Amino acid sequence: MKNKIKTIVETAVKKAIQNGEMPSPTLAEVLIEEPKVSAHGDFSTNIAMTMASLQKMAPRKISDIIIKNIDDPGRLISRTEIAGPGFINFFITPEAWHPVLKEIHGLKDRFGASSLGQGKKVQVEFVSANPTGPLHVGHGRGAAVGDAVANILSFSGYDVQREYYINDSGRQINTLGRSVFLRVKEILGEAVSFPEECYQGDYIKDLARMALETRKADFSSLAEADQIFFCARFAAQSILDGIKADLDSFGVGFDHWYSEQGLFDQGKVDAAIQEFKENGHVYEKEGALWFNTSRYGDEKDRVIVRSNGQTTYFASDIAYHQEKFKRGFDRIIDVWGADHHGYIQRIRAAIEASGKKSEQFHVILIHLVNLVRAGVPVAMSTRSGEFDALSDVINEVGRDAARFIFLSRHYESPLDFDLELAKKKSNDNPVYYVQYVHARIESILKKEREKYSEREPAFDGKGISLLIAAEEIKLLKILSRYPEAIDHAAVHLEPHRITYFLMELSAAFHAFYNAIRVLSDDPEITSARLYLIRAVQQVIRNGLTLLGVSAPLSM
RNA sequence: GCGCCUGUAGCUCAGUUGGAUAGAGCAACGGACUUCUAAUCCGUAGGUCACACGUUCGAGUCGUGUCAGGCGUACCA
Repeated sequence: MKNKIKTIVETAVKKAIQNGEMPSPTLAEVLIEEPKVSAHGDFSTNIAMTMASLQKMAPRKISDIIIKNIDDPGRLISRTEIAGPGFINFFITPEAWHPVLKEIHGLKDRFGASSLGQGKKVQVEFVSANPTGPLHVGHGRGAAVGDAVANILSFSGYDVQREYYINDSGRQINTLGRSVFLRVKEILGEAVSFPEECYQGDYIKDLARMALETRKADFSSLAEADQIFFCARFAAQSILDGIKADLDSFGVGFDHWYSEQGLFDQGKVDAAIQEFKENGHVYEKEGALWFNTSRYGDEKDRVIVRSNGQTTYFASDIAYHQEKFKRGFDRIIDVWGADHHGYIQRIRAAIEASGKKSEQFHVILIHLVNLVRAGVPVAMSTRSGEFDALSDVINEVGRDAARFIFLSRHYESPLDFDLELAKKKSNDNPVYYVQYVHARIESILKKEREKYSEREPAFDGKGISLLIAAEEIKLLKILSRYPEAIDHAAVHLEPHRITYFLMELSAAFHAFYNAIRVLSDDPEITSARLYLIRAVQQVIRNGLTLLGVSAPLSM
């Protein structure tokens, strides 16, 4: 609808210029917006103001000329007015909103899809938690956002791949191995001092028991280094299995799991370093190898090979991001915790030094999640670190509530996750507010099937035109905005826009439900309203699906 | 010190690439179920958009500075 109005205005402007009613032939971009107050119409444009200086005419005069030149063959506009400094307000006829229903019924679960991405290959890398401990709520937020962003981009015409990068190499894995190894020795009755830098959680003791169980026969006969190595491999693998299980129960899947160790095994890290050497991006200082990131806007240069000969995490990340582009992606999206924001500049530097454009790389920073219970912060145990485990939260509040709440804020806003509120089955809890619409509609449809017939409500132009109540028109207006909401969510990579859209649509439906009865003795209006609520149900389901939340048939 | 993020109603937050009178939910107060699910709806009240300048027809939105909070500033990951 918005685009139709835009075309009408553009045509009118061109016509006015042709007629010589406006002196300058230069066109300004036409911006159509939806006024906040309904007294200002369904749409308005500021075109007269933006053209005022160009045309050297008063804005209201320009508005006057444009309105005179408007052609409206589809009879969409019931009236126009000039308001304020020169806005043109458009009031749409009720009938003009009806066709959106046919569109929704025609496209079904593809309603809102677009070709925005033109089939470009995009990779969304998210979660990527180190396999050194279980996922916590912060990872959950990243998982919900990453998954939803991937869904939205895919729905908007991108060719999307979801990837999890496994940090299964380097010091932290050694530390993990040593932590488990020490707990094994404890189990075997040896007195050990457990260092501060080792992983403290109780899950380490569980892993130690399991590790010992698997190698009971010959564990003691191994050399200490081999024992640690075994513990590291065993622990990393079983933690990773746990992470996969958690993600699975959260409904999050990946197309690809990419191993950091694999980068080393295939010589990709060395190759990247070699390439940077040849291209003069690195230099030696104090025995270490430095990458000249400050040339690309970083505050200082960064080490990629330490003086002891070991590569840094940054080195594998350079190789990894080069590899992403080599695999043919046009766009790379990384979802990180906000505490890694200092890392963005140097990765960007690496990408530019590798000959790619920094616009091809985007980082979504997920801000902190504070777990609270009825408003009181949940004390995080420094000892076990397990009180904020994602699996506990999912078990307690359910997957749908957790996902919806994670997506109910902009991800750059800190989130208070209230366990009590998430469990509440009331209007305090937005997820049920939206799901309830879907279930409520299903309940009406069920009633209709039982009471009347098995036939589907058919499209009936005559019946549709009976939908003229304010609550019905309101629903139609919101429904027609859905594709635009998806577009914005895709362009800005912001799933919460869909969450808010669904809340607004749900509010309008509940208001409609309370004001207007769907099933009545009048078959024509009943059919039209069934047609309307099925469309609402479809859009609710579409939106929830993009967010990774289920759409229940009954509640 | 420097960098990034945040600051909007009592609370939690939206605010569509700068638009007209800044919105929603919760909490508060007053109403609505013999009718398709009250997990709902309707109404009332609530604001110096942290602060100050600037850019322009027009600023919650853009720029500069100040204040407050969070995070980051390793040859850690």
